[in-house]
Amino acid sequence: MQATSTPHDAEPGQKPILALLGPTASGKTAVALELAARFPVQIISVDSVMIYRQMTIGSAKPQAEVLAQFPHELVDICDPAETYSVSAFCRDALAAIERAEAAGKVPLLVGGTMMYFQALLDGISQLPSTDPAVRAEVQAEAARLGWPALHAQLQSFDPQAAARVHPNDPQRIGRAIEVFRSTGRSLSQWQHEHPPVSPLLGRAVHRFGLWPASRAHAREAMADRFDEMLAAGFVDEVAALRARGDLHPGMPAIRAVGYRQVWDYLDGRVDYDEMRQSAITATRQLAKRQVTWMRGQTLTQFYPTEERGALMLALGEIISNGELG
RNA sequence: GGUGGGGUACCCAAGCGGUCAACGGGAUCAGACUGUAAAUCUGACGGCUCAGCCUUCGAAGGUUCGAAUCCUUCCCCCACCA
Repeated sequence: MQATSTPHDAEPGQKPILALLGPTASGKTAVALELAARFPVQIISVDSVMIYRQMTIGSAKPQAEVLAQFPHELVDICDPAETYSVSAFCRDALAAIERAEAAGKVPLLVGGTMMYFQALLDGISQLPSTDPAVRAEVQAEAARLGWPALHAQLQSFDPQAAARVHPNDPQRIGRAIEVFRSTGRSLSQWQHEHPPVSPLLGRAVHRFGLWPASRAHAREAMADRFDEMLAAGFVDEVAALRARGDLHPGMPAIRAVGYRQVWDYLDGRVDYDEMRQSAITATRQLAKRQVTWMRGQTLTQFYPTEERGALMLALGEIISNGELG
């Protein structure tokens, strides 16, 4: 289980790309920063919330001074009112990798947004992007008829997708219908015609993961970190977002863990302690989903969160070897 | 001390003679995941030698073919009166 082992998809003799995934509050950032301090690596964030400006404390983004010293790609690239997407991520990540290599650095992808990781490393079908107008139309229709009715509709023109998507899953029913309405072809048809192809095909990608061996410790770390966020002025951060007036709880940015709960608190829907409790719980549930996703990652070498030192050695060795070759 | 309200599964909370192992929500556990993904959704959730059986609705008795649901006493909690 030493650092020199090579994942199946990592071709020897190529410049390495490093990937480090892990659930929230597992210490990914600390590892990345330490590596950046010692090696010529370029940190590329794989995080659907750190992309947003003005969302710093709650997203556990490194301090501005730290970012200045160790620049992160794909952090602060969107306004909270914007909607990002997996495909945008793949595009941006690819560009970031190229920039890093052009600058003679080893790309280090770090984050916990597993779907982004999967799309970048394992590929994703080429699909039409979302048309906001069509989305609004479908949403309105759902409000009128109910999602089960739209699921029935989906059944009529894309039975395959309907079979995969639960009648209670508004997000997926909506997307499948949007695709059909805006292109005239069903989601299943698109997927069939454009099988997933990794944007990084052929490149050596060394995948590592941080695995929370002790659930109790993980829980404690998550609770402590949220309290630190509160102490650092998280409520004020959310209050500032709220004061803009153009953001609302339905937007992806505001639905992020912590932000959503504090928003409710500022709305007076829950008291301070309830807010704190529900945010910590939501963090735990997020971590649970991330871990579930990681269980399926066969090409990844996992290290317990307590063994960051060993992980660091493994990563460092790959970087060194890569520099030689 | 008196009057009224209440004690239901890990928590909150319905039920108020049978169709109740007990509505619903939360937590928890497991899972899904193709352009919103820190999102969205699903399943399990008293116990077991599991198409059935066993033990539960503050405690103990009682009424009844049958009670979480009715009666009695007792123990706690809350409100008001004293």
